Amino acid sequence: MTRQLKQTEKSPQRNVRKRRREIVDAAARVFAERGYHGASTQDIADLLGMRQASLYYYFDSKETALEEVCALGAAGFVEKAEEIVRNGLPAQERLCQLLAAHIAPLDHRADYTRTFLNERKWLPMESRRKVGRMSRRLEAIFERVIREGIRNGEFRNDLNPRMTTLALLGMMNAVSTWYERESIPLDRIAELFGDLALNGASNTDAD
Amino acid sequence: MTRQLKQTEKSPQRNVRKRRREIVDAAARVFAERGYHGASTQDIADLLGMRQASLYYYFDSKETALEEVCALGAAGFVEKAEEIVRNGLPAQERLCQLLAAHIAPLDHRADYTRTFLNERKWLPMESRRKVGRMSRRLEAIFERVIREGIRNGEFRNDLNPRMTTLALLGMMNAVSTWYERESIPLDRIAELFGDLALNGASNTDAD
DNA sequence: TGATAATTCTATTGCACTATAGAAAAATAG
DNA sequence: CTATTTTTCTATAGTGCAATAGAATTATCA
Repeated sequence: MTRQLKQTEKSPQRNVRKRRREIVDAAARVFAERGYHGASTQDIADLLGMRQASLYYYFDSKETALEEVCALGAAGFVEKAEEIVRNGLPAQERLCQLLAAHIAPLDHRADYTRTFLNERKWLPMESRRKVGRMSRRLEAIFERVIREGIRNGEFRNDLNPRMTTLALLGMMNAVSTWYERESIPLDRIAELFGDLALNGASNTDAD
Repeated sequence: MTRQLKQTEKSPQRNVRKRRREIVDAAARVFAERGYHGASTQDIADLLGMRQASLYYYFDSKETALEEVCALGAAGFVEKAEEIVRNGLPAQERLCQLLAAHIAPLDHRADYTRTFLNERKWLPMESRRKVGRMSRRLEAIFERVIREGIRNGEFRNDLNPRMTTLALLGMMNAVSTWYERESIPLDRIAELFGDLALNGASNTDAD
């Protein structure tokens, strides 16, 4: 009650973090499957074989859990994109890498990604804004690559960078909705979609 | 109780339908804004200035209202697409028309469209299947146009029709998430996205 | 081992929500 | 105007849910 520092500080802290993470994992899965409002804290507890009330030892509220899932779902997204945008490759190549990076998390963190994409709109004001800023940063990265590509002649100069960005992000975000049904690996999707984005569907050979 | 047909059949029936439609409109708006699980029947009633319990004179359940919103949100979608696919124009032109038709409902029925796209997954089994069949028909139409375009040389023969379909539908479906923020008319979006889909971002002029 | 702290449990509160029952009010018809 | 039907209302049952309180259990460590 007074000061129980020293030994009791490190070891339990680590276990708490580990358990917290297990709970967030379960929450991500439940939120991704049933939606935030459709999921109950009981669902999360069931998945872990623990009691509903026990969750509150680790989380203040269901909303807090959503915040954590979304934060983890968003983590690395922008960082990875900023890394790609600085790699000095041609704009075409960088754009393809951005597309690939955008769906890569679906491989090992699909629940987080889906929750982030579909449920972040239910976040409370403050964290929703934070997430919104991240989205805008990502969009800005896409737009920047597109503008650079236009400037150096790699891309058509009649492209609308904003609309192109929204088109490509929409295309990639949708992957989370069907890629578990369609048996096709993510890198193949990235390849096909990158090709489509760069070259379009039209045949330029003949005619 | 026995048979009160004749006069009492037509006039009230019509008013019931009208009121039902007003309620479905309100439901569509509320579902689109807060999601099916996040919306309450009270929210719907508030929008109409009526009591929550009065809704049940017109609907058996909240779920029934969702079914109706989704049905109306889906209506005309496939029909319009089938009409386009039969119009004998070049595949490129037909594809662009399909893209334009896909976002057209956002103009006058955004609430229905958004509910259909985002909330249909909460429909009960049966109606979810019905909606699923419609989606598959629409995808088949896209794929068919793409295959025809490949066959007659309008499209590249290394296109994957399935993946191209999913890419384009994803791109168009995403429009509903941002088009109210971005001040750009739908026909302009259709134009830009059609161009991107056909020709890609790359510059084929120089180099 | 015995004390202390960490974790999970049982039990419950209080609220929001869907849906039903039946009365009241409004509209319509004879 | 009265009777009948249609529509909306009040009141409430019943359920599920998030969250809290505090006891019981388990782990940690001297």
